[in-house]
Amino acid sequence: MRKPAKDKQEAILKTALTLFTERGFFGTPTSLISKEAGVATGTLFFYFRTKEELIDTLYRRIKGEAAAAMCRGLDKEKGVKEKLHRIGINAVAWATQNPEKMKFMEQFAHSQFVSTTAQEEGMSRFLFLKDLIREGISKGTVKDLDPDLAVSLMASSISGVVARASTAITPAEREEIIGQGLDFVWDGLKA
Amino acid sequence: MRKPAKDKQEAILKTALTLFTERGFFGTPTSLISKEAGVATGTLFFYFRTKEELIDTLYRRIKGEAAAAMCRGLDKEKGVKEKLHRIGINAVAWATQNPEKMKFMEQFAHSQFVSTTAQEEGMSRFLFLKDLIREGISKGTVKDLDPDLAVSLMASSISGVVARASTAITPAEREEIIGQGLDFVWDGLKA
DNA sequence: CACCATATTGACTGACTAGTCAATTTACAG
DNA sequence: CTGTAAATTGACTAGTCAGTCAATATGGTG
Repeated sequence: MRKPAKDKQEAILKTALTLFTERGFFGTPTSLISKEAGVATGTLFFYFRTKEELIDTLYRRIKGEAAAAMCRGLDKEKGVKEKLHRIGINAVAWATQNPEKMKFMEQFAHSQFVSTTAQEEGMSRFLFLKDLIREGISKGTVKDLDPDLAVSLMASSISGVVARASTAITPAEREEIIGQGLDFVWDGLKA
Repeated sequence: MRKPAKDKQEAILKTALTLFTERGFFGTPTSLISKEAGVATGTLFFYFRTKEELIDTLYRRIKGEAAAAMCRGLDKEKGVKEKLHRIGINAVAWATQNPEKMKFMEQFAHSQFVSTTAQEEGMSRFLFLKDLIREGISKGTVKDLDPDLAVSLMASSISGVVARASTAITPAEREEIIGQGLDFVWDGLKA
């Protein structure tokens, strides 16, 4: 008989991600989560004291994953332009490879269900982006605009690119869309 | 002595907008809507057969309002650049003057609660934007990119600008942010 | 093997909710 | 007035849900 403890916790998180993105927070009963995850109702509340603690945990995890994915190979790049481009590539790649997690983040980023502390923690993971923008401005490669605005614009633009790319039919078309989208962002930012 | 008919329907819609943005769809009981609107539970279901029909009606209305606001004074502008700029100004102005409605649209644009027919109807109101982008491309003032992508990028960028502008302290700072945001969009789109 | 903390179960509870409906009120036309 | 159709009411129903808890199972340790 097997029981490497945390198995069920993982099953709950995985199932909750799917159901929350499909049906929303209030639209997903905890009873359905536990049923689909193959555990008893009590087990869910053994690992997560409340339903909110469950979505908070999910949010923190996914936000962390996304931030890590965006930084991949970043130290290989030299200039600010190249780094921003790499971040864009990484972000779009992560989003297209993890559509469920992307949808989850968009759906719950500004929602009431996620605690403010979890939201602030999530934001803080992307501070490196603001620093990079500042570096670009001081070096004269990036337009002199408000760094917070630049971060906000990058995030929303990437979301826009992904939205359009997800309706692309062929992989070639998708690549084309992504390329055009990243060009838009850079042309909007460059000095 | 009672009031003329449709008064209560308006009160219900207005209250529902506030509560839905504050608490979400499933987080807002119909009983609370009717209570806050000062009507009986039955009255709500007299005007809207279901809770979904209520949010659908709200969605259609607000989307229509937003589209109309964006077109204001559009025929006064000559070139594609000027028209796009005017649309940007209008969009940001409407969003900052109607924060509740803006939040509602962002929150429910891709949500399960709004019927797909209402969502499609909402999208169709913005087709003029795609035509304008096409015109710009054919005239050589706009970069040759996918028109759907351009629309998606404009919409998401404006959402990003509004998000950042809403945290501005002084009106002057807000104006500055908006100006920079619209420059970003145009520089990203121009040929 | 015996012990015990940890993990797991599912029936149960108290609170809440969307929507109904029979009764009542209002507005207004004739 | 009177008749009537639309508007309004709120108690009520049938169902749902988050979270509890006492009982049970598991797995590692000495």
